[in-house]
Amino acid sequence: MAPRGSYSKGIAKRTEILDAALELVARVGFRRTTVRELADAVGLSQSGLLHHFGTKEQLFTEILRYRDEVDRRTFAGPAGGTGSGELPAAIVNLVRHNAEVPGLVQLYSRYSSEAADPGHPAHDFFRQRYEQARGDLTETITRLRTAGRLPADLDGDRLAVLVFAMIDGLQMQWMYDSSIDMADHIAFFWEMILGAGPEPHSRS
Amino acid sequence: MAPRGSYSKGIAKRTEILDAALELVARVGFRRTTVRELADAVGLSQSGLLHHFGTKEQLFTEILRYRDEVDRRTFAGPAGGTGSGELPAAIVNLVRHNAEVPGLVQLYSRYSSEAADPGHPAHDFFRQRYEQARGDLTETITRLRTAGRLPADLDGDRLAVLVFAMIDGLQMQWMYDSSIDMADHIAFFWEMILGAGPEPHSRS
DNA sequence: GTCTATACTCGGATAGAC
DNA sequence: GTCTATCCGAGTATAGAC
Repeated sequence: MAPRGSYSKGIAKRTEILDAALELVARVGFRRTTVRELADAVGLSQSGLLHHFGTKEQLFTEILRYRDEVDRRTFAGPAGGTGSGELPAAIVNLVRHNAEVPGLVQLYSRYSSEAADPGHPAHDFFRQRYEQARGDLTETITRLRTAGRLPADLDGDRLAVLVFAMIDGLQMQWMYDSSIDMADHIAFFWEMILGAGPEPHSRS
Repeated sequence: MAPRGSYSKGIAKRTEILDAALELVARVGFRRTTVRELADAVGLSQSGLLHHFGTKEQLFTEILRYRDEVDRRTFAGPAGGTGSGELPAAIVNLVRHNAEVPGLVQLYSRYSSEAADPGHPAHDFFRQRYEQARGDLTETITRLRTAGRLPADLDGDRLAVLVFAMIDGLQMQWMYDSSIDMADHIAFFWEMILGAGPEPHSRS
């Protein structure tokens, strides 16, 4: 169970690569995100990098998976939500953060639309990701409904679909017009639905 | 003004190509939509096809522009709306139609995320397209508000952004799970906002 | 206008030395 | 584990004949 020897070293290197990849992509965008460029950025040759991940598709899938993991730690934990773990506010915070890392938004957008093809190696990753995200949100909506903060007859499944659709779609428009404030629009949506919205700011 | 001679023939050929392209893409998806495949489908060689459009990017941009044109004729005209030209219902009908042409949805999704890079030849096309669409919808929202069907203090600009975000985002989730009924979710959204929704069915 | 043929570029994969 | 070197395929663009 406890990683040791060359095994733990492999894991460490992998994480180091993924960290560097996140930083690079966030800065330079998807355009320059080829295996070669990524290899250069982490100080490896192309084949040296691919040694750790196999194929380009696997590498990029891991980058996105790792990003989710980091984001989850940051925004779903005690520092991210409103303290009571309210998902709506956590989502607004996450979206606000995304506006700071345009390259990652681009990568996510491009890769998710490419992987929409059922034959794509990352297809299952995204399918499961959406399923999980919707499931989690539906659960939270049920909680809010029970607490009387949402209409009793509201369809939680449908609402969950809409929320994630909005996040993806806002990113698209934002990439074409960065003056669009994504977090602001999400908050606006919650206001329309909830009446009085949750407080989106958890710090400052 | 009246096209004649080789000029009108060129236009006719162009339209013929675009019609065939729409049909092909709708059927086989983006995966097989390379310049060569497209050329085969319309009975031309690759260079014969590119003769009419210049580059691959210009060709695909024209395909999407032509698609918009066809859709506008179909869904913004007297047969598409509710008769009173209500945009919300027209949108629901358009989205319902999109579910019938998965290949075109895939093409649109992939191409719009690729062109999000400011250096992409189709970047301006999509930027203007979003701007125009939002402008049109904002106008309609103002009309609805004046007619008392929307709250007087509703922010039309923000709502317009959200509606198109939802359309794009729903397509994404639908590509990963075709059991998601896009039109149904759009109608659900209007219901939450409008209270009683407009009738989405204009025929049948 | 359209064809055939070819050249060129890019990017991912692989072999084998160290 | 990492490198260098090579290969290979996909896909676009172009040259030149008809």
